[in-house]
Amino acid sequence: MIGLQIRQLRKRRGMTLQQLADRAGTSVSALHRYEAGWDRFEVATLRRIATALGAHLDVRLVPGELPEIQKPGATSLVDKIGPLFWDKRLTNDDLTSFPLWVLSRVLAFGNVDQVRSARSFFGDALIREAIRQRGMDARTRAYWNLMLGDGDASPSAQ
Amino acid sequence: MIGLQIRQLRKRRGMTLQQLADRAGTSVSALHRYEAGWDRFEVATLRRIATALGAHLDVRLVPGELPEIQKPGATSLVDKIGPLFWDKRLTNDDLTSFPLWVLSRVLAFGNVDQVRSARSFFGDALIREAIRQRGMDARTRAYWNLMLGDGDASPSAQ
DNA sequence: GCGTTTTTTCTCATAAGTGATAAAATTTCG
DNA sequence: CGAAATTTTATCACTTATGAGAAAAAACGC
Repeated sequence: MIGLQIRQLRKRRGMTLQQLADRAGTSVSALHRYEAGWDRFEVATLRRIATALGAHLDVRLVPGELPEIQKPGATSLVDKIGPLFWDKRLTNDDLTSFPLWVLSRVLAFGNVDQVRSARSFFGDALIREAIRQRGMDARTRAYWNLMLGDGDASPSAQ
Repeated sequence: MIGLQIRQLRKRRGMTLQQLADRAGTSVSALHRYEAGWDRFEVATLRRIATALGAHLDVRLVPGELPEIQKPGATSLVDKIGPLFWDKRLTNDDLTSFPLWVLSRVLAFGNVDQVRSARSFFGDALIREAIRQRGMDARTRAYWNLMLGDGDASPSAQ
C-alpha cells in the first residue's frame, strides 16, 4: 500500500527509479522492491525516500477501532467523570479502549458519586484489576480489597 | 516520537514491557529501545507492536508542504485547466508540487486557450522538460520542439 | 529499610534488510 | 521493426536490526 504511494508520487514528479534512488541514497533494486509491494522496509530508508520525493513520512499509532459494542450509559458516565481527566479529554471510546486507565483514575480521585457510577459500569472484576495497577494509592487499594473481598484474585494476572 | 506513542499506549493498557513483548512476539530489549527513542525499526516489527496494543499502524506519504510562494494567477489557471484532470481534482498546490505532471497533461490534451495560459504560467523552460516526459505524444513533442527551438536542451536531463 | 517488580543497560549470535551488479523483460520512440 | 531507456527479476556480499539472556539500576509495595 505504501509502495503504491511511492510509485504514484514518483511518477508525478516525473522521476525514474534511478533518479529517485540517487536522490534518496538508496538503490534501484531496493526501490523496486518497495514499489512492487514489499513492505518490510526499515523506517529510516522509507524516510529518506519520502524526503527525496519532497514528501513527509507520517508514522502514527492510531488506537483502534475496537469493534466493541457501546454499553448503554457510556455518555452519561463520561459526562460525570470527565472532570477527572486533565491530560486528555475523555471520550466514550476510552471507556472500552482503556478501562484500566479510566478506572484507576476514578478510584484514585473520584468522589463517591463518580466511583459508584464507574463501578456499576465496569463491574467488580475490572475494579479488582484496576487496584492492582502500579501507582495505585495504598489506601484506595486496601479499601477496595476489603469492599470486594480479596479472596482468590484473578488467575490471568501472572 | 513514535516510541513515545508506544509507551503512552502501553501504559494506558496497563501492560508491562514483558507482557507487551510476549503479545507482540518481540523482546523486552527491543521494545525498550523503541520506547527510548530508537527510531530505526523495521515496519513489520512496529506493526506487530501496534497490533498487540490493539492499535493500527498508519504509515502515509504526505506530499509536502513545499514552502513555495503561490504564483499569481494560480487559481484562475486551475479553473481553466481543471476539466483536463479526471483522475484527481486539481488544486493550486499541484501547480507547484507536480509541474511536470500538470503541464504534460495540458500539452497533450488541452485546447489552444488552456495551453497558452499554462505556458505563460509555467514558462518555456518547464515546457521543454515536460515534452521530454515519457508517454508524451510524438506530434505534440515535435510541435513544441519547433516552437521553442530544440537547440541545446536542458543539461539537467541525464 | 527490604524484597519484589519493572525498567534500563549491555553483550552476542542470528536473521533480515540493504546496496551493488548483471541480465532479462518491457516500454517507448524514431 | 530496431535501438534506447526503463523496469523487472535474480544473485550475493555486507551492514544492521532483532531476540535472547543476564545483570545493574530504578520504582514500587509492604
